[in-house]
Amino acid sequence: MRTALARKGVRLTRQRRVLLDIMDQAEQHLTADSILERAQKIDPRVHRVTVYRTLEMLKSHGLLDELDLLHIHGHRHYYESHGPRDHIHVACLRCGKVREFESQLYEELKKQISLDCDLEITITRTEVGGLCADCRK
Amino acid sequence: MRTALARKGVRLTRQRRVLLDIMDQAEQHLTADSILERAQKIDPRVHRVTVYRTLEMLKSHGLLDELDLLHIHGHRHYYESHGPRDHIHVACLRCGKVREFESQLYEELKKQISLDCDLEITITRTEVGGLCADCRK
DNA sequence: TTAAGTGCAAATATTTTGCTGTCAC
DNA sequence: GTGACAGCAAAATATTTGCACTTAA
Repeated sequence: MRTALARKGVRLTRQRRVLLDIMDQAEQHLTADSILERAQKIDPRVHRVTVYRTLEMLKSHGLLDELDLLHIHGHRHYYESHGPRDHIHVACLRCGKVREFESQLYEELKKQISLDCDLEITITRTEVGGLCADCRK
Repeated sequence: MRTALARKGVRLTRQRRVLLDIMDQAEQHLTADSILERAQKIDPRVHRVTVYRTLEMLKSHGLLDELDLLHIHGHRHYYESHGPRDHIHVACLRCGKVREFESQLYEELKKQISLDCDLEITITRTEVGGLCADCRK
């Protein structure tokens, strides 16, 4: 993400370095709160407000996706860095497990939307909820 | 929605009657706040808490969908009654216009997810954002 | 040097909860 | 009659803003 930001002329501060590393290395979806927590373990001087402002900045540059995972766990938001390919979030509403899913069909659907609605697509978000095999037993 | 609720043994109160009518007749996506506003025009005794509790109840019965429309306008949520068919919300990030889109491809995608992830799907939500033709000019 | 970025405190927005009284069935 | 529901006040949660100070480029 660093190089992408540098190209856009965004200043790389100490705080942003910490936050970018966290987002790049995240192995799961993080909330603003858990991002702050991780950041403060690395550098206690990172402020909560800076987390919000940085997330907002990354979102506006399309480097970060914001999810709410169908509000399984209340109304908080989750963040993940925007990888090269879009994926769908598939969640079990009972156990809360979330899985990522990619599909050629999804790519085609987006193409269809873009053509039919005459829209130049910049963000997409698909979240699917239901009962997983284990929870149906 | 009334008959659907009666079948489930949910009590029909004065307040719920008002709220159900509003949701049934809504020609657009409403926020909790605008639902309250409309309700109080009909019956000023409807309380904000009741709006939240009723929305929650309708959601849990699958009669209502909750959207956030990609947070175009901050972090509020939008509600719409769940029609017979799923649709995708397509929004322009500049002018804020939201359009609904149905597609056979979407139905196939859901089928694929259900099979591949072994998930019994109960909710789906797809939101697509970009620049519409007018805003690209 | 200087404009962009940060920290702090406080405000704002949104939703939830405990408790008591009320009403649909 | 009674258990589900509503109203109220207050708490909890989540996010944003104004302003003065700091720092990357």
